Amino acid sequence: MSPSKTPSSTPDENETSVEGGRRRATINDIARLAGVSKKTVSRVINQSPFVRDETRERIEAVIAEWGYAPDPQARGLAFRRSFLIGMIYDNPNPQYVVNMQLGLLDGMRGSGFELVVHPCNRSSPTFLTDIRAFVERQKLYGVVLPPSVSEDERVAKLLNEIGCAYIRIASVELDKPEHMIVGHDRMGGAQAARHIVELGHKRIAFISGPESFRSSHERRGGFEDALAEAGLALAPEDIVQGAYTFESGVACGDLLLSRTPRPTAIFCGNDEMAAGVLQSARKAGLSVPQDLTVVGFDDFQIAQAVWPPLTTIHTPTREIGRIAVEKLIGGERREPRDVTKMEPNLVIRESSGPVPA
Amino acid sequence: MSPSKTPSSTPDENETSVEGGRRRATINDIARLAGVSKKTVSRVINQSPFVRDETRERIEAVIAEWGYAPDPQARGLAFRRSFLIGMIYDNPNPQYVVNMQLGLLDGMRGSGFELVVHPCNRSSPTFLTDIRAFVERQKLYGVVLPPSVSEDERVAKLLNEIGCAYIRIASVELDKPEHMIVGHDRMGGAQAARHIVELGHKRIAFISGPESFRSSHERRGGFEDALAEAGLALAPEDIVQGAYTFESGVACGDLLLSRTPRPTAIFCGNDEMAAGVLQSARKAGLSVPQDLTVVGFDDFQIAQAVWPPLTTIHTPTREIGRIAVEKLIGGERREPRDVTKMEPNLVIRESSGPVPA
DNA sequence: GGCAGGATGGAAACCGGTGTCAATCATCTC
DNA sequence: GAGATGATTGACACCGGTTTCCATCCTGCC
Repeated sequence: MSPSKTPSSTPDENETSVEGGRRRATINDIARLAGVSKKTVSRVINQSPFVRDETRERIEAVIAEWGYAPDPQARGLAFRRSFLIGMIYDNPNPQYVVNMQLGLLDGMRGSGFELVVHPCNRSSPTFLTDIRAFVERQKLYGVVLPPSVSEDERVAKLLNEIGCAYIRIASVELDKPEHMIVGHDRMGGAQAARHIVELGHKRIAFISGPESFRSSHERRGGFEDALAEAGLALAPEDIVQGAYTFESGVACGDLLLSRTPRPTAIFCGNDEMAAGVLQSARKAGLSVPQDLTVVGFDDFQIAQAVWPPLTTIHTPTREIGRIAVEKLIGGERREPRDVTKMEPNLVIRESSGPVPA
Repeated sequence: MSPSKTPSSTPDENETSVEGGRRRATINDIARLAGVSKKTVSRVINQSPFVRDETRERIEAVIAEWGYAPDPQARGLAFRRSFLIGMIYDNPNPQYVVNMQLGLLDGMRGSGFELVVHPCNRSSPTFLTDIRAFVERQKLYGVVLPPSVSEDERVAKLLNEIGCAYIRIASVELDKPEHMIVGHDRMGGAQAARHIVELGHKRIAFISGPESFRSSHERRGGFEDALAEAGLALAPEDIVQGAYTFESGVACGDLLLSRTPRPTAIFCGNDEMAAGVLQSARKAGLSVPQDLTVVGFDDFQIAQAVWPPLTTIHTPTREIGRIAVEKLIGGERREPRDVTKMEPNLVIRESSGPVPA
């Protein structure tokens, strides 16, 4: 059940290194060397104001000389809290996951925190139990929730109960500002709509992401609103539901392109599905963008790896991650502010063009 | 520098939960409830044989009833080692990174260990210092090194010095068996070659990954060896160097397809570059596989998201990750064995076909 | 029945930090 | 110059486990 054995592979003994012999310094060592009590060293480490400058400098010198860094486990034990940030997610897109991780790491660089990843399955019967065990056992300092876990009120409630700080990254405001970062998918949808309208398209279709993702609704909502501003509207049959996957994009594309008359522009809930539509169009003998305009969402790697490269909505995922962690660990050094909003923006590539003659 | 503030956002106080009041049980609670000393409870947790069955059962019952789990920090402090596994990597491919993470998590599910991710940059001046600080501060239980960090002897040496267990995942045997998992890229290269030869191709080209990746050399080596068995050889100009990226695939494709006579088959060091070649072929007005056969390597998501879907070499990344962690934490319950080898295998899709008439 | 020796259980120290609270020190006030 | 006041500092317990060392309890054996 729990870790119980000593590690199997012990390192070479034959290769004694110069450094190897020097034991890691402890707070007691530093205290002795600086001629103070360990409590005072602790004060310096924790930036307590109640230390005379002269004393502080002396201790800091010793710390620097010995390259001392406090043991996070011991510190955590005393603090009743670890210095680990959890990322709990179920987003299936590798590009999103990696970008988010990089963003989180950006935000905690040099802070002494570490990132522990925890993929999960929202439909598992042990979903909440697993999260609870994870957070409580590791005494996580805080948790970042990207979509769609972020949209699960059970998770937010659980974390509130446990008393674990968290940040939800979502399309809309779901919680108190200090717990949220809003990605503003709605605005992205609107940007896509305006681009397509400007190109002169009238017969426009939309491939939605799964119902279970809030972003699906927001992207669609923003798209429809902006269309309405231009005096256009999506008929119900112009909206088909995909699953944010490549395959679903192909299927939805097949469906839409078999219609008569067929749409001249398709806005897809994400790039994966847009790539699927490109493939569907190819099968149908259509050229993009001459016969069909395709617009994606996310601007992940795949957007540039397909042909033609996708016009899409860029979402600053990594940046969002960075800011999320900063909110989590930065604490009171930032003044309270509104919900943090990160705006997407349109990237025009080659998959969109004027309406065919 | 180091975490020093209390968390900024405190959870709601107004929503008192039923569960919230019940303090987490400690080893002392369990000992008291079971009527034994905490040392005996500790023995049960650590599976010591020196506990009478009756006593053990009683203690286990109390543990189960209270859902007790020992505090990893306290335990780690006493063990002088944490229960964290580090993944130190510099592989730029999100699909690889995510698959590897999932594999590692598969292998540690239910073990009480957690995964801490640590991307790095091999050419950074603080590369080794960073790793050392990470491993030593967190007192990592073990580290998994995927390519190309796995191929860096400085890292292996450092970890040996520190005395941290590690597993290297690489194309070839670089270390003692217990420290290695070999991906056998050479075999994959050979499989690609045999497939291409069977289709009747003679004018064959190869796009290599970057020099700095061992897998580049192995994939190429296996490919050339199997070609040689069929009496074929790659001329130096048929080998061009890419960078494992989509863009480099486009560039290398442009170069190769502008030749006269041009190759009828191109084997690419990975799927990304193969996708790039597909795009290059499209620009050149060539149909795949009618005019050109393209074979990739890895079988990541992109292989199925492009058109036509790529014939490629599937590498069991997730499985490799699982086994790596099991070696790391499974320890002495596994008998010493040879270097673990994970074999790739050919997946035939639609990007390969018989040589054009 | 007495004794050697293995099986069990417990007290106390320790891992490396932090919280509490009292003691010490330097000024300041009158 | 004495007491007051607030800034500094340190002694000691504690976080939740493990290890060391020793006491006790059974056994089997003679």
